[in-house]
Amino acid sequence: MPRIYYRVETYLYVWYCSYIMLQSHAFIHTRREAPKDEPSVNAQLLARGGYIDKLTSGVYTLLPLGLSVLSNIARIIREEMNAIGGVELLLPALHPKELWEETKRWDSVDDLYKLTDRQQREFALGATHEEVITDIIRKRSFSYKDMPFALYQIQTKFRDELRAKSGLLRGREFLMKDLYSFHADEEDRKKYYEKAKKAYGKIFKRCGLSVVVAEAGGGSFSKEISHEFQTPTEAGEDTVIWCTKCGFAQNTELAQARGGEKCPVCGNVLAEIKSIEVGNIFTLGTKFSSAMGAYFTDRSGSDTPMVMGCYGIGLGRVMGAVVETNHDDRGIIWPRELAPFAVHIVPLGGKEKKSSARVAKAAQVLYAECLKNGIGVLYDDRDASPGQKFADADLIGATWRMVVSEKTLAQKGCVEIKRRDNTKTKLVSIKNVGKLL
RNA sequence: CGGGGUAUAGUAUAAUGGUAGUAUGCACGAUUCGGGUUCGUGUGAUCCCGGUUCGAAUCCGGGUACCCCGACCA
Repeated sequence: MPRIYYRVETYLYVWYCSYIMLQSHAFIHTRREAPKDEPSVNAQLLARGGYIDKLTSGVYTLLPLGLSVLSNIARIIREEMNAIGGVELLLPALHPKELWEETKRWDSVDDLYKLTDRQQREFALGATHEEVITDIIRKRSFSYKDMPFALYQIQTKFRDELRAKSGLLRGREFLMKDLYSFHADEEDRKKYYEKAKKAYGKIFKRCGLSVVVAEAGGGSFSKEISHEFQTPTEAGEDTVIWCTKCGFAQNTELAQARGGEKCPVCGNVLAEIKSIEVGNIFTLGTKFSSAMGAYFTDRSGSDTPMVMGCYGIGLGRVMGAVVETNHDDRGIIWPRELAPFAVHIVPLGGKEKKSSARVAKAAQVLYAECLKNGIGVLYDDRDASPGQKFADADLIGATWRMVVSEKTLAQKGCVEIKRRDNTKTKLVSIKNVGKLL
């Protein structure tokens, strides 16, 4: 096997397209056993697959594979947020105390990380960004003609959780997409709210998550109903009642009825399920705009506080929820759009046989074929046994596994392809692989 | 913060108060090549501080970290 050829290829392509990778250079370190301090399925499989590494309780490194999946989630979110007119920006994580005092939240938000600098100035690490975004708005002038608009970011949130747990499901530091919408009146805000709700539905569908849209209380912001996007799974720490017939759902804090009772909408029997809250949307009303002075000039020329909405998705939590609901005993089964690689090429054969040279050559052609078609590929160039390669492929969970071996080549120069979520294998000629995908 | 548990090589685990062992990983040499091949060699550990003892991974005290249940989660 012309190893030097691979190295050159690695550097050439990796610099330009990070999604094309030789496994020996991809910093993928799988492990046979789960760390003993990770009881949750998502953390175990992600750690074993080489996706994450725990630094301390509730704080995780996203290793290259993990970053790849997270970037895919971020890409989907960006596309759907842009589609409803969201404009991306990036707010600071370090917030001055004064800002949080304006809304009286410096003392009332319990999980705010607070710190003091060398000049005794006090700061918070952003647990949420209503104050910061509203500050930006109030410093600028807006006409009713500018309304509505929506800004979002994907940023690290810090929350001093009393108890972090369940791997990526409840961390102290995590990435969140938060979108804030600004409206001239409540009616417009409601219209946008429904748009956002639909966009959220698309996002979770593309992420391979089934969600129940549950009504919830408005929390400290509002008396109005908010909505939580809940992924049903035993691994969840929330409980919702859910009507499988009409779709009505409420979290149990809000719900009058319980599981087994009748749906207040259609009369069907309600289910009570455990779930993970992967996203939520709620109104802010004029709470922040009034408190901080975020106004626009209405038609009559008078200053009017903007009506605001807020829409959040925890990206790490989405990733954890996907693993909780998409795996088997061998590893993660990524939904197509989230997989770090579409194709995992697995050549089989010893390194110094004539046959294995043929295998390597065919695998390279397959690799090139994938590149040509813009397909993200992981190429297992390691000198490892078939069993080890298969085990790692299952653990990593790329969408397609493509095995090249003497056996497959004997069948008219074919490769064996198999989807990670399926046990069936199929022989396909290398030329047709690009077309097939 | 209340309650419970755990802490030994990179990882997972053994060890009556008396030589810290095994597997895996990693390195080297062979071997094998469709489900974590096999063999050999090497590498590498008792969370921290103190106490008891001739002697502590082991017993005691105090820390620290991690996990679980609860409270918290706008």
